[in-house]
Amino acid sequence: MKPVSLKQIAKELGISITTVSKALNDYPDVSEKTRKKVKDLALKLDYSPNSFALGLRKNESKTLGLIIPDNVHYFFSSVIKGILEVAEKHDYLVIVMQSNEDYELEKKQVDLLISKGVAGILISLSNRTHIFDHLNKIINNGIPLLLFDKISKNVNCSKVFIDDRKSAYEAVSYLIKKGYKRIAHFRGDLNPQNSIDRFLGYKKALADNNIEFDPSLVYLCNNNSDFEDGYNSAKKLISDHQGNVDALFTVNDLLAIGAIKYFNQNNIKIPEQIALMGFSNWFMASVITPALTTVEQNGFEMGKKAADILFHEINCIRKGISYEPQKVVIPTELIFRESS
Amino acid sequence: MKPVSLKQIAKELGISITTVSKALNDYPDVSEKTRKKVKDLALKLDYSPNSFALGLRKNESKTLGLIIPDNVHYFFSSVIKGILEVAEKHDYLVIVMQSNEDYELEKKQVDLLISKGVAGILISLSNRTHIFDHLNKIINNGIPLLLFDKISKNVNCSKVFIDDRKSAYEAVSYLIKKGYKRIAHFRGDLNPQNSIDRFLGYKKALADNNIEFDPSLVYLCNNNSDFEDGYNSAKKLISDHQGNVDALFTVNDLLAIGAIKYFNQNNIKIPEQIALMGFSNWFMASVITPALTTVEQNGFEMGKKAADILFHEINCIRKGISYEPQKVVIPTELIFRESS
DNA sequence: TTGTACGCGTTATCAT
DNA sequence: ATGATAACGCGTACAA
Repeated sequence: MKPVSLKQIAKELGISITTVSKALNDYPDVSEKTRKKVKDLALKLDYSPNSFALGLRKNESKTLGLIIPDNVHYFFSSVIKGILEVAEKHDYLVIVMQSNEDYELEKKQVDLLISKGVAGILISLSNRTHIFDHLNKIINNGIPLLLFDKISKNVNCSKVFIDDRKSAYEAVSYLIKKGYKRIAHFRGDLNPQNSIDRFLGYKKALADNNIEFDPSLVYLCNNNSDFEDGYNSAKKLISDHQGNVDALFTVNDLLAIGAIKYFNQNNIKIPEQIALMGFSNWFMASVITPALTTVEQNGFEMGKKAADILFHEINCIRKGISYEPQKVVIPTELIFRESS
Repeated sequence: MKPVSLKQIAKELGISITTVSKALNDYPDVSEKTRKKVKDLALKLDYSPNSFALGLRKNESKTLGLIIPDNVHYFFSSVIKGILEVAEKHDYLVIVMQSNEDYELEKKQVDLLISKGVAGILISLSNRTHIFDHLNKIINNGIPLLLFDKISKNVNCSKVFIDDRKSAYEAVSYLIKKGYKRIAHFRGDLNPQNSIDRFLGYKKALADNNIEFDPSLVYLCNNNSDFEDGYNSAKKLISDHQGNVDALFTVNDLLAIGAIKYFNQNNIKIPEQIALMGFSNWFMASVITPALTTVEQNGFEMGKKAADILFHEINCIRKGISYEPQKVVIPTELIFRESS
């Protein structure tokens, strides 16, 4: 019922707790005979060290904290998977929390993680986080912090992210190279840097190819229901620019899929009448008809890289070495499919 | 840098550690004046109790363990969200692990969780788990265990799941009521109970409606790549039963979506030539064209209910009350869309 | 009202 | 080769 402790093993074997501890931790100054006795009994009793005592003694928890805005999300799920995989290899556990895009909650969760004594913290910021005291608190507590995907320039810590601007630029440039000239854009919320940067990449691609930027081709989608936003904006787009638009670049795949639904229903041929380019390469993008051309944003790799860096920093701290915050850009890639 | 302890507060105030502890924990036997002094300083220093010490002292961790086969999965993601939401309310943290359908890994993870001293454990079993010693070990350690979705009858603990057989029965009965008679089935792996039960529900619906069961209409899809399995099986289905099949019930939505892709590409009209019924109501089901009629399997509710029950049991243990394992069936619901 | 002493399980230091 | 002791931070029975 109650977990076995060193004490019980010592008692049963008639030796001291110290010796048991040494035997189990392979200290050289304990006889082979004793070591074997101890290890055998420990195995038999299924002993495992009490992690509270260990934590108290060594002040290390073998635990990471992870905060994301939303877990029910293909991209973030992939990131988590990458992080869990690396943590697993290091025999670390991961505490996962969802901020639900709520700044106050995020703050509270950070406090909880700090008080839990986690060895490191990974965060993808909520869209509503504009104050960073809670993040600096992490750093001031000597806990390595890593921001990924939704990052902030105002915090001095390691970051893993994609180059949204460049990726969007490449995506739109591809459309242009294919001959499309009237390219609409469904952009995301005005706040998050991602959505801003993708918009800027779109604009720059137009400019660099001498295509005049037409603000009426840009639609703001921020009702937090991407699929329907995509559907409705597609409808508006067609009624606004009937015949005078030949391509559409959306800030994420879901908007594109909503648009596809509308186009399919209204017999607007993809890509003949309008070409589509998404962003993120959600699983859905590959199974929809027509399959969606999009930008691969490798969440799994991002998760692995993020965890790798964090472990590097954790190790530095353990060894008392100082480290420099790193900024790593995860490469993206155009995925060519049927929609353009 | 280093977290503040009671000791420092005591020193700074020139009083004993005990008094500080009592003041912070609102013991009655400490003067108002002292209490205020202590609380003010604690707030100023941003004191928070060392959770290792607390865990060691009280042997409780305010932490749950959660093991799922795969996080990148709409259904499981939803379950996690439900669990996290309830845990949040109780001020509990959740350690999330992925077994990747690997029995050995699942076992190791259970050991880790036990040694971490988690207050309770939630598991959706891997498909390859047929030995249950590790689960009984949890119970023997006095830790509440709850199985959800992928459960086993051979473990004596609380369980939250859906009635796969009944749900499949209702789904197929609906198809029959609509007039379909030659109903094919894409079934899942032979092992997991879910896939067996859904198959049995399918058979029973046929039997109860005097439709002869035709084994040649059942296709085994177990290549772990549901979308392609669905696509390929649909192809086979058509070549095997051209014109002699009018509906298809798949063990999950992804198979159905693969089939839709094939039917769409080959101009086979849904539902005119073949009607489709999926299972799970993944997000994708609602956005695909045609939208997929399916069985809603409410993961979010399942997660919430699972966590509720677990917390009930954790409370019982804390109070020393005994409790009976519960079995809760989460209701499913037919979602009518365009595919049938 | 305040403080002393002990124990939770572990490991590091120092004696034996 | 082995063991006694202290310390990590906290809560609590008990003494003052």
